[in-house]
Amino acid sequence: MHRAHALAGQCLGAIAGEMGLAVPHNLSRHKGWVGQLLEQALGADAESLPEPDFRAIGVEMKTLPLDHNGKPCESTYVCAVPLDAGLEPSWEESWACRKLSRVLWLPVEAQPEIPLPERRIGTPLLWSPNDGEREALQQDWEELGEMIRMGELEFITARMGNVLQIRPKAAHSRVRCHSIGADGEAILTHPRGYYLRPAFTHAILRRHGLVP
Amino acid sequence: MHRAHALAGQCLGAIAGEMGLAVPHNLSRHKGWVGQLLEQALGADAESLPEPDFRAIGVEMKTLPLDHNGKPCESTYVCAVPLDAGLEPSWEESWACRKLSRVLWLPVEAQPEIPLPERRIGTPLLWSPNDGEREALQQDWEELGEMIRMGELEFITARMGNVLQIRPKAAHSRVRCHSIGADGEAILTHPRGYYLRPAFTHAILRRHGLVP
DNA sequence: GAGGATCCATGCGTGGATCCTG
DNA sequence: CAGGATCCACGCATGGATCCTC
Repeated sequence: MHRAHALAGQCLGAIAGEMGLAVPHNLSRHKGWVGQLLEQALGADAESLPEPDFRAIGVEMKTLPLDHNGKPCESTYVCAVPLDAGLEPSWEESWACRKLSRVLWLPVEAQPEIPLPERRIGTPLLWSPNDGEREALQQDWEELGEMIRMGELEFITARMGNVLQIRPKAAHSRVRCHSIGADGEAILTHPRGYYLRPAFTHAILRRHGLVP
Repeated sequence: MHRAHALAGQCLGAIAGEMGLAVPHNLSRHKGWVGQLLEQALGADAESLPEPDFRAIGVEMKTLPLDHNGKPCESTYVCAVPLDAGLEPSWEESWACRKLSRVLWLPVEAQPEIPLPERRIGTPLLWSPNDGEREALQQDWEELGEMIRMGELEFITARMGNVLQIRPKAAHSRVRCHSIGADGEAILTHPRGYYLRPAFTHAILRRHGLVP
């Protein structure tokens, strides 16, 4: 948290410069660049491993791109939706729950009109879900999981879920993975991920007084 | 086979040249180059996939580096040794057996004193194991598999097996993978592969009159 | 001579996310 | 606006094998 607070107010160009890294011209071909820069700046030790970013303290770091009103302008990827194995037994044991149990949010300016190097980091927030947030997440997770168990995966759209949604997550739409159909047969489908809706992350920031 | 016979007598430099590929100075940093060149030259369609090289006809292609006497100077990699899952039920259903059921052998000159571009391809051989070969393979496979089932994986050395042996197969010796120990507990061990001894592949070539 | 160690290519999955139309 | 599509990095596994010391 000390290191995270030290980043607050700094702009991406300055941070990258101190680390000897070049800033890409835009994010369209480097969508994960900001997240990877800040993970490295904070000394995350599990980059690209299926582990919390900061292993010893069980903390996930996530950037939160904010628009001019301080509202997250994108959803937040949580984890892949497990489609093959028998489904996860409970919310508490789910991959999504574990990912979201302790998150270090790093707000980052994301107005398109601000050049990437000049975008600033906001006040960091080490967050765990409160009771209401946990209930909302769990309810969405259970409803979506029930559909998957019923073999209704193909009918799930991003419109479902109040705070947690399921959307495609792949290099492109031709990618397929194995899953289980309604009759228990093997089927090919699109890889999907769980995402937090912007309204949900916005509410988190508001609850902690970090944005209007 | 028509295409394979057309390669016989040609040297690697000519084949690479026709394909517009550069010949590396030596193989030490390009150990698989000859195999990949010839797969491409023959139109294999499953490069780097866990499938037979020629999917439609179920054929594996393998180069066989020969010394000045026409004896294979290296062992032949077959497949990875499955260490995690429950072991394979039978030789007939094993990965190794399926890999070896139809192999297109391409002998290649491998004397170090011949520059890589000048090394020639020999007569191709489309081979399936005869009864004796099958029995020898199966016996080794069953003995090695029994040791793995007994949790004696760490005691297996490359000295075991008359025709089929188990040796390390990894980027380097620090690589570890998950396996099952003697008491059924999860352990970390080195990834290993099945290999055919040179004496075995030598006998195949001799049986078909391709080498002295 | 051969057992143990190593090297490159490529597909796939996870982890980091944002892009881009209707 | 946001659902569906897409982009890069990297670890790991498989597939192609040969290297390099005892």
